[in-house]
Amino acid sequence: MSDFLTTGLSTAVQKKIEELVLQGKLQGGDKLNEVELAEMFGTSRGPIREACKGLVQAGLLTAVPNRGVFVRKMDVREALEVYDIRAFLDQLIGQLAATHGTAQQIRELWDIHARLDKAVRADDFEAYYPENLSFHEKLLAMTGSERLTQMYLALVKELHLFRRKGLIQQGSMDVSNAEHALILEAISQRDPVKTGLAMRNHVMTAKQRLVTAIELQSVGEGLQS
Amino acid sequence: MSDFLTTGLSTAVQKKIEELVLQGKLQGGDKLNEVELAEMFGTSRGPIREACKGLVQAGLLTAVPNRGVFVRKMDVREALEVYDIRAFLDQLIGQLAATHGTAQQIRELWDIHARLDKAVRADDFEAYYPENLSFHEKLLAMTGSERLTQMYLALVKELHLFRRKGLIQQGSMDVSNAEHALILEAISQRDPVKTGLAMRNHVMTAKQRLVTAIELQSVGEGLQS
DNA sequence: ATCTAATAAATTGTCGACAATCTACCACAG
DNA sequence: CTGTGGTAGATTGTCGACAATTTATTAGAT
Repeated sequence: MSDFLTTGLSTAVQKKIEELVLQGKLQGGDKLNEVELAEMFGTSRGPIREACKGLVQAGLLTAVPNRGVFVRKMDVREALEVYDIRAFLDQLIGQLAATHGTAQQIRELWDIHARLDKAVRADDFEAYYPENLSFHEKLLAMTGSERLTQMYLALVKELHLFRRKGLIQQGSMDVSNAEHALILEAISQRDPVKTGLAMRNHVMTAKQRLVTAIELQSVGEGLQS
Repeated sequence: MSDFLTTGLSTAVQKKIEELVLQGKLQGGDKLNEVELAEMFGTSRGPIREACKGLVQAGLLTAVPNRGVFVRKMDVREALEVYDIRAFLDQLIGQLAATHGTAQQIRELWDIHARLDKAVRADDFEAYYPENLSFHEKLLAMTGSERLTQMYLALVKELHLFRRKGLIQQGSMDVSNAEHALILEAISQRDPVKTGLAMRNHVMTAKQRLVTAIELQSVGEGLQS
């Protein structure tokens, strides 16, 4: 609740609730109780309702008239749809990054890639994960497009709603970082088209990994029942 | 205010305010007065504030703490950024439409295209405009992707904020509909890649027309001053 | 006359209370 | 025992009022 001065109370509350959702403390389908949240944050229900309205618009919550707001439930189908969208936005990100990125920024990407490679060799996912985020955030910064950045981050948040993260995260740090290398190579050559395609491919393979992981899990469940 | 029963008062108000913005009755930079709007819609300020919060999240308004909400101002740079994003989303739309569209839907696209062609030959923009919207909405429906549809429509709305619509609309119905023909050809062949590229190209040429129109206008203004 | 400071008006931010609606529980008939 | 109806409790929806902040106005000094 620190940035309450700069952005207003309802926005601060909105971020807090968003955190709860992204951390999974509020799971898909859970109902949000206004008075409960109001007491939790020490405010009245007004700002809580405004915050929820914002999160509904952002796609993290869903509202049912006269019944309240719920954490959005994302099924496999929707998750795959989001992956497709992300893939094409990433293609654009790649094109713009290769066009507008500075030499300094490209160097920093190589640095991150080196750290990622180190994590891969150590098979250290805990180290890999944050660096991977840095990699993609850096690319976003290189686009210079405010709107694209906002939209992309919103999609990433949305994917957190798909709670079988084990499926998403598990696997193939080595493959993933090999794809990073291809992206970096293309961007270093200042080839927007090649960079874009490498980025899109990067997401599509991640999507494909998810699909196969889900199929495997389904088979497993099928055997159990 | 008819769907107040189904979606709640604040949502109905949100749509009303959105209309005001999209119709240009509220122009970029205009300040929204809460009590004024409350009286206009016959409600208290609570629902108004919630509606505004939603529209801020949607990108149509901007909020300044303790000073109120304003209609978002979109400059040329931002408009071009949105065009880029739209182009890549359209590519995805094309791929999905070519993959999942039914034969019936494709026939309906050809029907719309025929009416567009008629409007072109009559040089009748008033007839062209709504049919053009239908064409793209039909393609959206063919994707079967809820999220993509929502995201795309949000971008289209956002572009309405760029108030020099004359620049956007004017021009080249014939070129535009020739591109539609290419899209339809590809989609009839059930070629997702080709369809996607045709769609992306369709948006990028529109963007290019906007760029040249702006340059022309700038030159004109330069001579006047 | 212009700039600054103080004050008044207007506007936003927040809250508590009441009305409308939904949910859970219990009594009762079949 | 099961299903139905009704009542009590809980929750959302809306409102009007007050506090905090900004904006406009006015008075005064240079």
